Amino acid sequence: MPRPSRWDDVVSAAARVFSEKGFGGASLEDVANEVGMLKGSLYNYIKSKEDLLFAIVRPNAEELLDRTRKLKEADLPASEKLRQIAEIHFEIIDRQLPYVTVYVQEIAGKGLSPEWTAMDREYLTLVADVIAEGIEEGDFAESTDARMSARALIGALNWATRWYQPGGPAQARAVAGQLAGIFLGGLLARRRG
Amino acid sequence: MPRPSRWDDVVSAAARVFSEKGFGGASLEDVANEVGMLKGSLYNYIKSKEDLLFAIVRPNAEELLDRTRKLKEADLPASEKLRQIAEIHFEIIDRQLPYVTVYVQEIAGKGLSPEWTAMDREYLTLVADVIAEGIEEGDFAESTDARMSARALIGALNWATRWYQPGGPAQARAVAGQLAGIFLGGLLARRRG
Amino acid sequence: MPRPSRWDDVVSAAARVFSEKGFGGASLEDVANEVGMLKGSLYNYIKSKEDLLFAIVRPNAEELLDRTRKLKEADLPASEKLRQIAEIHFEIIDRQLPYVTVYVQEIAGKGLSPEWTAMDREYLTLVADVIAEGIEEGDFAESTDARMSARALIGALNWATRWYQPGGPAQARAVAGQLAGIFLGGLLARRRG
Amino acid sequence: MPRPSRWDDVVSAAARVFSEKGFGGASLEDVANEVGMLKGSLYNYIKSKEDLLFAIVRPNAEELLDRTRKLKEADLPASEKLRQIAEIHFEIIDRQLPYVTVYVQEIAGKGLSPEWTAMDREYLTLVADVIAEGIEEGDFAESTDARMSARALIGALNWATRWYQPGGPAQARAVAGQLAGIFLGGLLARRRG
DNA sequence: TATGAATGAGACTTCATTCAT
DNA sequence: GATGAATGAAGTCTCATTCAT
Repeated sequence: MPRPSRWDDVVSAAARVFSEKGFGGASLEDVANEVGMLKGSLYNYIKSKEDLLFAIVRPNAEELLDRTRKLKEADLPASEKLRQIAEIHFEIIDRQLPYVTVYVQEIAGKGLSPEWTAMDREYLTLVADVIAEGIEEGDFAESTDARMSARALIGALNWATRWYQPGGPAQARAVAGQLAGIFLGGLLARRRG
Repeated sequence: MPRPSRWDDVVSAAARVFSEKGFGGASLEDVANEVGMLKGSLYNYIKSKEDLLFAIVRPNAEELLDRTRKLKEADLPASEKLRQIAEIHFEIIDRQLPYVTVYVQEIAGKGLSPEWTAMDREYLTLVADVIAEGIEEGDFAESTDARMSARALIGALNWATRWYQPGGPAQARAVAGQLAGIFLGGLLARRRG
Repeated sequence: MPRPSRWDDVVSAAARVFSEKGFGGASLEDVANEVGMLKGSLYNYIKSKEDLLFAIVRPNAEELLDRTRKLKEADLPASEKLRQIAEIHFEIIDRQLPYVTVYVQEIAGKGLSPEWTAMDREYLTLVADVIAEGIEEGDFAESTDARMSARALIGALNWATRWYQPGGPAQARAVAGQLAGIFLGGLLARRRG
Repeated sequence: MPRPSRWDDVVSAAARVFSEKGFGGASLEDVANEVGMLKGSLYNYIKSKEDLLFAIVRPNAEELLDRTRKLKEADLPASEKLRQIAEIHFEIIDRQLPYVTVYVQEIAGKGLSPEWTAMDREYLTLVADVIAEGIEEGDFAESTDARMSARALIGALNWATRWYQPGGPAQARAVAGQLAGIFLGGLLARRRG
């Protein structure tokens, strides 16, 4: 799919603009200004505003899904997989905050279209499966509700788009580690554990 | 302040409409239709569309803050307080889902105005303080980052607006209990703990 | 024509409001606020917004016309009549500035309705007749164009609504005297005249 | 600054419409109809309705000011300058009646913004200065109040927007001459003067 | 590819007016 | 007489989209 030369400019400008003003609050003129062209010219690149929204979000959503799919198949203990789920999620947030913000704000969990519903569901299932593995393997407590735990984790990760400020891979990994730690170990002190 | 008679109708209709279509995506005509009046008539009740947004959200936000403030002062162990934080949050989500959805989607963590920034910050601080108490009292692990843990918990709770389906107080309490359990005990099995 | 008790309040409030914001720029709610009642209540006094405009303006326009009619019939030299025309005009401006402002701004010379066109024309004719008298009597220069001179004088007087600040009868008389002096004697110095 | 192609159409249509119906009484739809486009399309040319008002009026106001400024500096007797002030004013009225009507009706002497207040004041001062010159040079009577005379003259000239019907430069000059004559010589016959 | 202009629908908001109480 | 509420039309302005150049 050979894209016109300034395709990337358009998409990244739109990501910035949509993440700042929201999809509904931003106009295509805002986007065009950010790229440095007139709004009419945008239609050389897109077919509609919604198109642009999906174009922003799809590559990152697919990357997240791909990497998580592979991780699930990896030969690692569930707790390590969970840690890496957080790391992948945060690595993308750190590197692509505007894109992810748009995804979280406008699409995730909203059932906009079958395609996105399916993506949401797959990601939820992947995370829940990892947790279920952990339970089966005896690493995670038997009483754990895998699906709800997955939702809690995903919520905590997505919510980071409202407070996290990108600081590079190392920082992203650190924060992800802390969050994973909370979900794995809980807040309670382990007395003589 | 005595409100005109259909004030409550207006607010609840707006909450439903905004939570379904989003604040930006919903028109005042949508709201008016839901109440059963003409869009011009809405202006007997509100001064602007934004006004209506805040009117929807403020009472619930204040209830959450009030109850959490009181809880913080209560004479209970931190772990019990944390559990009740989740219960309060979920009780309001269960009872007022459209309102909370609007709040989470349109306001929380967005820094729209000093007033809302302050509310967000106070809630975060309240939750973080409870966690800090738990650390001081030795109930929670020393290594815990109170502020980040609070953010994780709040994110997990707010994210529920995208998946939770109200089912009455008992269900709300059950779900809250499970989430609190995850944050307190973690996913890991406690061997001989 | 027995008027309801607060008729005068309504009219004077409207005069103030219309003269500040203009007829088009002012809303009946503005007027109602100024009186201290609700806008619906105004309709106990008026039949329409335009009604109110005319009610504001008519008594003063009639007073001006009446007094000028009588003056024209008086047994005085034309130059003295001209002086008194200015005095009457300014006395009303001084005493009723908001009303006159509304008249000048919204009605005078605009041909809104036959009634007002007739009033405008009568006033113009009265002033022009006085000037014509002066020409006939040899007091005013033969070359004078009575109608145009009348228009110049009326313009200068009406324009005062944009700069004059009421200061009581004495001041009004003084200013009127100066303006009349300009129209009578002109600016040129009378060398050995 | 290269203007879009139909900029002049828009401005002249707006001038016509505003001068007929008043700024407040005219809608942008009226203007758009007059140009032959849809009301939304106007916003390719203007940023707001007020913008359009100022765009109509500014060039003419500036022309009047510029020419009057230069005139003041000219090496002519004050009486001749005064005559030319009237001629300039009337030449613009004759050529641009709708524009000037809008200015007189909506802006002059109303203190809408510092910019217009300053323009009004400068014009008043220019005229008053010319009169003051005449007094100093002994051409005008010592008793003359320069500022008030200027106001009278400006009022008489502006008022012409309510009665003058354009008839070309020659007629404009003739009318201006008569008005100037009134202000210079006064109405009184000069007996053996 | 980019531009400038136009379109047309629809948004928020105002407001004169009416009316039951 | 006054009130609170509703009406419905109209107004200003925005914006996704189209299209000739």
